[in-house]
Amino acid sequence: MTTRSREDVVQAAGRLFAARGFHGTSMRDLGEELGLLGSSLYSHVDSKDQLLVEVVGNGAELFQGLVDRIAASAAPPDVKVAELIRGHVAIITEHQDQSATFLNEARFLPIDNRSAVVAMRDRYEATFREIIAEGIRTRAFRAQNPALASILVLSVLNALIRWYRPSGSLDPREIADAMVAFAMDGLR
Amino acid sequence: MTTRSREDVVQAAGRLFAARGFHGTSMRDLGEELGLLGSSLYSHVDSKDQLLVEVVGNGAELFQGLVDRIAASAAPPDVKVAELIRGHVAIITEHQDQSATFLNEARFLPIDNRSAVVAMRDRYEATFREIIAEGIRTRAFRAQNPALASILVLSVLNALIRWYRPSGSLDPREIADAMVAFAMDGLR
DNA sequence: CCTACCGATCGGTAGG
DNA sequence: CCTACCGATCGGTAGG
Repeated sequence: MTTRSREDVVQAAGRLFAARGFHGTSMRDLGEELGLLGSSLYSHVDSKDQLLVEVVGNGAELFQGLVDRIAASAAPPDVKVAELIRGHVAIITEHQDQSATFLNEARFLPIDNRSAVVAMRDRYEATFREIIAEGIRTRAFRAQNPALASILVLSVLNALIRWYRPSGSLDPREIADAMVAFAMDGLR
Repeated sequence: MTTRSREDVVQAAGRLFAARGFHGTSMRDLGEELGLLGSSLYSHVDSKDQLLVEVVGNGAELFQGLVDRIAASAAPPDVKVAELIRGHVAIITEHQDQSATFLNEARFLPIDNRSAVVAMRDRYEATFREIIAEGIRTRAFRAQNPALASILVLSVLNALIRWYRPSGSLDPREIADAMVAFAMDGLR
């Protein structure tokens, strides 16, 4: 291995933050993961906090992109919900480290950056809620409480980061199918 | 406040581990929470690890007790699932700190203690799975995959620790009702 | 439960 | 990217 790029450092940080938590990872651990000393990381980044901001930010952008795409769609609510679920499963299964860090470590962000992530998460959930509310109006769904229904569906989706393993018996496609069916049964 | 009991220390540890994570909590933080010095805690406990073992163990026992109770019941599968859901919601809403530490910090347990908790968690999920499999045999449920179905229901249940706030608009009873309905729709 | 510490480790810097 | 550090903080102990 030659010299490392800033990208390599951020990626390795995501790996360790996901596996051991932000506070359970030292800059020396991260250096070791990359085959260099902890102090050498400071030629790539300004601080440990900055690494967390970057990894969480990258995770947030993935979900942000999905919700933007769905919000712009003209599809009926049940199709939108299914697309949101499939997209969410794809993000978590294809970007496990960033997803885990985004979902589990965002609370350790410096306050100035935390509010932006909270706002983004709120917007994500609000989009979900509005699509469900729209489905209730068009009578595609019979759920009475859109806020609660969106939380329950998001619970199933976000919990995936806790149990998904690429080596497991279910591939992302099967998982997404099952979640779409489960959510539709709960909403319809 | 007079002198603190060992119980007080364990309880405060649960509070801080839940709020800041095990690695985000120092013994000095914990001392401050109790109005004494970090070093004074060692007259109550042997190590920081011991506190984690105790808090996670207390959390594990709560869920263990629930699963034992349901496993001994002769009720039909759909009733058992509903009881499991209501019990699970009760534990999380009534013992937030222990539940959060059990669910989020068990991975930081010393290896010797970790395996016992993993085994207990596996048993909890296995019970869930068997009840669902039983319901499929008696044709109370139509889900095809008991392993997947139990994971999805448990996802909804465990995610509660992430969003439940006693000051929120939904009380535990309403939450449990909604989760029972959601799970039954997904299974039936 | 405090005083007074200990060695180890932390995030981070200066200079090359 | 390493050498050689820095002050701060960590978990923990001896003795009272």
